[in-house]
Amino acid sequence: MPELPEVETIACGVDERLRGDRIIQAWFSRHPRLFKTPAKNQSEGLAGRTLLGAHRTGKHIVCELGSASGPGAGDRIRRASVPEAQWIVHLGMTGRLLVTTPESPVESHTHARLCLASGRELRFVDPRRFGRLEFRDLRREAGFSGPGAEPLSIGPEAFAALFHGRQLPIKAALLNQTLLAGVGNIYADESLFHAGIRPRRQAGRLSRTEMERLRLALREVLEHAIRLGGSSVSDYVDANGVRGFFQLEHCVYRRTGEPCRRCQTPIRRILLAGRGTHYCPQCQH
DNA sequence: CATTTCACCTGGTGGC
DNA sequence: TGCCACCAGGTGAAAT
Repeated sequence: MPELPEVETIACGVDERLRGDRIIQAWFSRHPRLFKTPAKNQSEGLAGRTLLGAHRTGKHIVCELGSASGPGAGDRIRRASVPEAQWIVHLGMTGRLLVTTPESPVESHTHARLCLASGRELRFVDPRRFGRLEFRDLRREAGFSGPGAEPLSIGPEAFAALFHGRQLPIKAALLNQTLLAGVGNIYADESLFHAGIRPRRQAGRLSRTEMERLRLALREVLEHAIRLGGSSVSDYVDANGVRGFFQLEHCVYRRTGEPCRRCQTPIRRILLAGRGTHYCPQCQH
């Protein structure tokens, strides 16, 4: 479900609402594939820790956690401000993070329930179970960082270098998380439309001008989508249960046969890299 | 190594 | 209403 703008919205929501709260205990479902760190280790690792903050890296939500010392520890305030662990959430295709209370009915496909000192509960719900949950003890392992570049901050040279010499279609390159982190199917199609580039063009054969058009289009599309709270294609909601509105601005994604917003030509759909791919045959070359 | 395909899952939609 | 085929915001392993 979620790409960079949706993940950014959710991570910010979690940060604003839960920063400073403490995890009393954590419960997890019994679907081992969901857990990059075994569920038992996650429960033990999370219990008692303060949530110092949450942010996004690529499509991952990273929760920074303080020490697990109990409320009686004398130096807990100083120590609590230094991250000692991380809880890393990837939402996969259908994952959601919800802030609720223990009393609110537990939906089916709920895989994590974090009971918080404030009396609230943070839940992870994921019907298709493509999501991943991971715990890192920073005293024993490095903090999370994906290999891909951040599309919002990458400069012209580095962006062009990503695609140099590559023969795969530009859309496949945009989706490759080890090149750029956070771009998914919606924003790949939308940014290629705004840059006027066909999705099947070979990545390494784009002109310098086209590369720069694409870099700027990608950044503008992502920033615009973040301002609108992301795209709600089916049931996506942020941590407050609020839907995004960027789907109203989609120019090509899931608009097969509908008139292009710029030239009225019907939007075309093809299959590329196994994904539905949408473009305007008139505006994109 | 670079690139493509497919399995992993459940649920919604639309045709018959 | 039921059944079925097809589609879906993502990845990572296996095949080519």
